[in-house]
Amino acid sequence: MDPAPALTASSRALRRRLPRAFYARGACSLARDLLGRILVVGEEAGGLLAARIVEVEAYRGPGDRAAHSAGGRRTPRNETMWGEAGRLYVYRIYGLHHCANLVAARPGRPEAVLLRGLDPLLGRERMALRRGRPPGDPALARGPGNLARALGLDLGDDGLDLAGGGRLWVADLPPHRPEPRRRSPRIGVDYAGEDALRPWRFYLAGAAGVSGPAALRR
DNA sequence: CTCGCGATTCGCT
DNA sequence: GCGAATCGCGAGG
Repeated sequence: MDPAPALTASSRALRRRLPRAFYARGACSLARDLLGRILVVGEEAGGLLAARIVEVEAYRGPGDRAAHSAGGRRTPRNETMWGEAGRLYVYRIYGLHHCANLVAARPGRPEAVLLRGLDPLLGRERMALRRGRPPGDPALARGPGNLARALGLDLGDDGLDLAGGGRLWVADLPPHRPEPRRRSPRIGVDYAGEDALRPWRFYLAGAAGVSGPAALRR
């Protein structure tokens, strides 16, 4: 099954980006709606990378203890979360990986959606090169750290505007999700107490780019 | 200024 | 399943 028929034939469609209004809502709503949509990166040489979003997590404002904005925290690192919707929030984790989020909500609501898994559609070779893996690896963009590396995202991309002229955006195309949509608690947030149990992870069941233990990928 | 730790990944046991 | 890698953030003194 071809997950995105005719996409390779028409980069025109891929170049149309979703407007800021698409991002300006609660993180959970945005997260669900992002599933099955196409994330696009404009490469230096003018080519495009494209991948289908198959796993995301919602992080909600001050009341969510798992979020960087928990308790209303506003610091240099998470400043982008407090800015306008439709921007990219990138931070470094464990000193060696990066995580990429799409800023949601507004105004004054520091919410974001963490990108956790993609199925590569275009530019698989480029992603494989960045990852130091074979192009056939189904896990090229599986997991937030791997995803950021595959797309070449780092701290220099923090604040990038998806709805404006940034080099990354979500294509203005209908979502393609033949797989069932599922939800589960978020991964890696055990420190968040009761908020760790909130089912704010969303994924397409069985898609190749979904991360986590096998039980949480189906 | 010090110090604990993280929205992770990979390799080894 | 466990631990190392690796460093800036952010809370507290």
